[in-house]
This record gives sequence, C-alpha cells and structure tokens, in this order.
Amino acid sequence: MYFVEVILPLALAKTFTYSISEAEYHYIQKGMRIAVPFGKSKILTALAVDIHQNKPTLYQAKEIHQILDEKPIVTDNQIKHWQWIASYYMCAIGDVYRNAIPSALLLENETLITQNAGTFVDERELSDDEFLIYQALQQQSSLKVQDIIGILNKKNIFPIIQKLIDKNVVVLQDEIQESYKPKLVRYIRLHSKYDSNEGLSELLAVLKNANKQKEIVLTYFQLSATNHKKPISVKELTEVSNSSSAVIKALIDKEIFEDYHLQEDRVNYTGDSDDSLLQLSEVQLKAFDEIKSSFLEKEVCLLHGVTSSGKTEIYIKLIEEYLATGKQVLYLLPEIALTTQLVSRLQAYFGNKVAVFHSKYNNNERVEVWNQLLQNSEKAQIVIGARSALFLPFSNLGFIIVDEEHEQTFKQVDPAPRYHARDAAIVLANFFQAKVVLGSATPSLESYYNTSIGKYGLVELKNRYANVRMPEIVLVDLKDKYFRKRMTGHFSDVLIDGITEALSLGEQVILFQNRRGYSPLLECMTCGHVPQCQQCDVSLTYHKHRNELRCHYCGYSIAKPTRCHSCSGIDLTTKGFGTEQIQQELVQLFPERKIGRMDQDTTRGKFGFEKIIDSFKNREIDIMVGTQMLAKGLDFDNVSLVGIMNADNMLYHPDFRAFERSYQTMTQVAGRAGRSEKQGKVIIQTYNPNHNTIQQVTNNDYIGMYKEQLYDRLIYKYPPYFRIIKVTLKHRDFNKLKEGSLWLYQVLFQNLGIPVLGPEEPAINRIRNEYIRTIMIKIPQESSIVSTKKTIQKILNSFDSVAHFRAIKVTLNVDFY
DNA sequence: AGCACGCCGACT
DNA sequence: GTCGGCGTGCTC
Repeated sequence: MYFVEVILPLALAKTFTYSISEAEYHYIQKGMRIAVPFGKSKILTALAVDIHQNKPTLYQAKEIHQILDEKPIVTDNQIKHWQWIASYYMCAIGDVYRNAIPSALLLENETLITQNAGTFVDERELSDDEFLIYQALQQQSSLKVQDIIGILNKKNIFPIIQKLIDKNVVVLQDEIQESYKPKLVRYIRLHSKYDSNEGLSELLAVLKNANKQKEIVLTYFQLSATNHKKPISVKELTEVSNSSSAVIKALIDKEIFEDYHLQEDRVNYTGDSDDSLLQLSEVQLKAFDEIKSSFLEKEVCLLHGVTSSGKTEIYIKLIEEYLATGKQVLYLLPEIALTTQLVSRLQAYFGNKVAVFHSKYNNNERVEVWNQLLQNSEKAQIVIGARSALFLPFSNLGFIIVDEEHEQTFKQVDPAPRYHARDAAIVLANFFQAKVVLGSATPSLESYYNTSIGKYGLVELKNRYANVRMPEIVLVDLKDKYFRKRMTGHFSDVLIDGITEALSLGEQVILFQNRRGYSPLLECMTCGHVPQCQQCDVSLTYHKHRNELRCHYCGYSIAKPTRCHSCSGIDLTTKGFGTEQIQQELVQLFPERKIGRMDQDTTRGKFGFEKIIDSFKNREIDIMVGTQMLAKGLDFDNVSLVGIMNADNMLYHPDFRAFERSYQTMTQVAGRAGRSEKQGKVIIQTYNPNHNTIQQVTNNDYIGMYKEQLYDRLIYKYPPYFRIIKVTLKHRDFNKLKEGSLWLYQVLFQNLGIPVLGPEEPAINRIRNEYIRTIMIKIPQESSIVSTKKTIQKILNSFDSVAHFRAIKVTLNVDFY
C-alpha cells in the first residue's frame, strides 16, 4: 500500500491522500505535479508534498490520475516557505499554492468528447438528452464539458456521458492538456539546391524578371554576411528588405527559400552588456561598505536614501558581488515601478542574466522564467519582479533587494494569501542564509523601528546624487487664496505662475491629484440628492470623457442623468475634483500646451503605462496630471516643477497610517522635481499649511515624522508596537451579519485577553450587495503570535459551527496594511 | 472554495 | 403540479 500526500489548488487547509502503485511510489518526488480526481467530476493539478505508506483509516483513498512531471518543479524551500505563509497569514496552503504557481502550470481540466467513429448508432436507442449530444457532434467534431452543460441546460451531465460511452457512441479524449506552448520563431534559409556556386548564378537567372524578389534575395545575402551565419528570421528579412511576407511566400513557393522553426524564449534580451562604466561616488561607496559591514552581523539592512540619492547604483554593485559568488539575486519592486526604465538599466549592465517577472507578463512568459530558475539557468541569475516573484523556484538565492520598501502594494489584499512581500522575503532569505536590503527614501515606520531596536542595520544617504539640491517646497494656503479670490478653478495664482515659468523655460511639470475621474460627485442643487451605487454604499463618480457615473468599487455605471432621480430637478452640479477635471482646467489655462494624464483609466493594457511614460520622457507632453502612480520611482530629468493640487484629502483618510502615507506620498512626488543640475520646485496647495505632516514634508524631516507617528502608534496601539489582525465579515443579510459579528467580537474579546475592537461598520458598509463589518485584533509585543493565532482559529471554527452564522463570510488579514 | 443534494415558497 | 431559492455537508 503506497500513498502520496498532495496540496490541492483550493482554499482547503489540509493535504489530501491518494493511493499509488509501487512503481509510482518509487518514481514520484516531492514537488512534482500530479493530476488527481477530486469529487464527482473534477480533475485537479495537485502538488506532491510527501510519499508514504500510512493507509488512511477514515476513508478510502482514490487512485491518482496521472503524474505530470519527470522532475520536481517546486523545490523543498518553496514548500517550506509556502507553509510559513499559510500559517503566518492564516490561510489555506492551497491558497498559497494557487497564487504561487503560474496558472499555465495548473493544467486545464478540459475533457473533450468526440464521436466514436467505428460504431453504427441507432438513434432510436438514445434518450432525448443523449440524442441532443449526438446531434451536436454531427455539427462539430468535439465538445467540451462546458458545451454540453450549455446544450442540455443541466449541470450534472456525467451520467449521460457515461451512458453514451457505454453505448459506444462517444469517446473521451486527452483529458489533461499542458497549456504552456513554447514560442516558435520562423526562420528562412536558401533552398539547399542553390548551395553551390552554379546554383547562385542559376538563381539570379530565374529572378531576372522579378525585381522585388531579387531584392529580397540580395538582402538575404547581405544579412547572412553581416550576421555571421546566425539564422535569419522571416521578421528580420521583411523588415530589412522593406518588403511584405507575400513576396517571401512567393519565393518559398518557388523553392528558392525554405522556412523552418526554432524554439525561442519569449523573454530575451539581445543588447550587449556594458559593465565598464558604473563608478560609485564617494558617498555611494561609503554606503556600499556600510551595508556590507552591517551584513557581517545582521541579515537585513535598511538603506534610507533621499530621492535621487543614487540607490540603484549601490544595488547594482551589491548584485555584482553576489553574482560573483555564484548566487541568485531577487530584486523586488512595487508593480508600478517596474518600468522598462529600470529593467533596461539592469539589462544594460548585466546583459542576459536578468529575468523579469510581473503581472503584465503572460502565462507562457512566466513559465519560461520559472523553468529558467529551476534549471539555475544563466538567464535568471537576477530576477527583477513584483511581489509574486517571491514564489519562484530559487535554488541558490544569495541576496534580496526590496526597493521602495514602504510601498503598501507589497501587501496583497485580495485574494488570500494576504501576505506582505517584504516580510515574506525576509523569511525566504533566512531559508537560504541570504541577505536583504530594504531601500526607500521614506521608510515604513515598521522598518525604521526595526533599525532602532537593532534588528536591522541602517545605512543613510542624506544628499542627492552629484550634489543636486533638494527641491524647494512652497506652501500655498488655499483658504487664503479662495478668500482673496486668487483661484482659477483649482489653481492658485502661485501655481499658475510656477507652471507658466517652468514651461517658458522649456521644462516639464507634474501635477499630482490623488483621485481619478472628473469629479467624485454629482449633486442635485434642488434637493441635494447624490446618485448612489445600486450595489455598494458609495456615491457614484462622474467621468466626463464617457459622460457617465461609475462606481469605483464594483464598476457599475450609468449614463449621466439629465434630471435628478429623486426630485427631477435639472440643476445638477459636480462636487470635488479628480485628475480628469484638472486636465480639463489645464486645457483652458494653457491651450497651446500638450497635457497628459496618468491614472488607472489611462494606463490600461500591457504597455499603457510605458507609452505614457515614454511620451512624457520624450517631451511630447508638457504637463502631466496623475494619481499615486506618478510617485513611484520614475526618473524624469526635465521636470522642474511638481504641484500637489490638494494635500488635505490624503491627510484626512480614516486610517492609522494616513499621516505616514501622506508624508511618503508627498515626499515621493516632490522627489520627481529637479533631477538634473537645477534645483526643483514643489508647490503644495493645502488648507492646513501648519499641519505637522505638511511641515515635515516641507522640511524634509523624516525623523520628526517618524517620532511623532511612533508616539501615536504606541498610544493608540498600532504597529510596530502591536500586530494587527483585521477580521472582515460579509453577508447579504444586515441583521444576521450584525448578530454574527457581535457574537464573534465577544468571544474573541473574552478569550484572547488582548485589545479587540469592533465590530465596526466601515465607512463603506456595503459592496456588491454584501454588508460589511470589521473587527480589529491587536496583539501586543509580549503576547505569543503563534498561540494567539491558534486561539483565533479555534474561535473561528466554533463560529462556523453555529448554523445560523456559518453563511457569513469571514476573512482574516494578518498585519493589515 | 465549489458543488451536489435536499428542503421550502412562488409561479406557469 | 414544477422551478429555483439557499442552507448543509463533503471533497482523499
């Protein structure tokens, strides 16, 4: 009796046991994928984590369906790391597995049903349903399970298919299909009969009357001469000869050329590496040495360097050192900062050793990076990626960089696993005895705190690279400006003058407005009614370019009404403002200038972001209006002025991190100003110019902000002094939810003996027709996290066993960000 | 999580 | 009389 223990890609906490043959027992290794039957009709891609001989007592183990790998595709360290994530972030191991592995490696469960050609079918012997399937198969050669569900309008179709199989009417085919397909590139070469010298003259004779074709043949010879026998792709030939594929096809048809295919990596860098130039400045060199000496005693080092202090060069030198020792390097960045700018900079230095991994890469590209790592290939010595790159099969990881360490996007919110990539990276590094550098101009309070207690090393860069000065920050008091009628729309006279001056000098301007859309609200002037989302507890946002009202939570949208839905009044006005309205106002103010906008609405698509960035870099755009996105590690060397339209809506977010985040965002946005020799200027418009946070931004006083906020965190019981677990409860029935959350709160409060807050109705208390309540659990430093989590899990289990509450959906967010 | 099963109320 | 809502239990 032999068994394999597997993880399934489902939100199930436990592993499952399947029976295997003796031969399979000797073949299967931990980390291989195995297709297993699950439930009545499903086949899932499971991951083997253990092979044993302990027969389960409570149930009959099913046999596996098929072994999918010849070698493990997941390493022991990965499984260990995934298990840590599941337990620390309180989610199912299946959740981690599903999130970690490229979906192309989770095979599609696509059973194809085809007609059994060999048998004669007596239609009279078929039931109605069976006949419908039979008939459909006369139209198309194969059907998928989903198709049949559609045809019969039934869910349980397997008994019917089984009968058809028994009657020899249909057969099942290829149940499991690898969805990863290697990319093939079409190449071209001269047909072998023209290899000789006589062949060549013969060829020119044949083409005497076909000029275009002759041209291509000549280009081909040119290319093969310059390319030194490297294969010539069809794409290259058409481009260089400036012809069409039709002409090439004609040549292939004439048997002058022949085409062939070679497998190629989608992710390929072809430029030459240039490792001669990078020289660290004295200051950088000092920081570099400090980091290295901090690594002698500490695993993690925080590199706190003001914007434009040249952190990237230090990273590059560090990477170089670890590469030299044969180790792999992981470079984590927030998704949004993963631009071609940085990637090409690294590739320029390290050539083809750099692999990139992020969400805009398609499935096939991800599998390629995965496989390269698995083979410890030269091509993936350095992986640069967003948080999910953490899950790749590293074998010899030596060094991790978490750049823009303070970014909240490192924390995954939905779906589970709700992990923080920075923290999970540190754990991963521990498995490999690897070192970690956290980099930021505005470190998170948590990380800076960890340096103050000696857990992490700290290295600081206090000046900008090449002694570029920090930008000058000008505060504009909006209250005063409105009072004195110095405002044009949302622009103060100071800001307009600043923009005019910068533009007249041929410089570019960035304007930051932390809100997309035209204006958030449409309000009836007669009765004050504001249109609401049907499914969520929010007002709809007005989007002018599509003339519609849209919900930013569920995407629900309606055309902009001409009359108030409530009183039919026609006097509707917009309230508040977003990026789109700023853009409109700019068009009025600077009609001859080109104005761009960067937010979620304008950066869709694989290269949407890059396109906008590039046109700004190429100075096709004079003024760029944008949201958060603008703040994230982008370098523009011609921007001399940055305007923050309204600093207040950031400050007054109902969130314990609001001030920390406002400081970070404003400082980061401000850092986009004045990158070359000239000092940049930042204009901040605010109603509260004397607010501490605004003053700290103005004086570049990180320590002041840190100390003030840290004190608040201690008083109000927040990180880094307390660990936060946020419990979210959701249900369609308001009263049931209210009862259930109160029950859960009371049990948690009574059993944990630590601060528990709630149950709170969040500001937005209904999304997609589900009501929401939250409970906050605050774990003090002296309490055991592990045992607290165990207790919480137990309480959750008993919550689930109360019949009346079990339909309430509960999610846990550990280290809520 | 997803899904089938089974029990009740609103309809052709 | 049936369709379809959702509460319940289970998946090796």
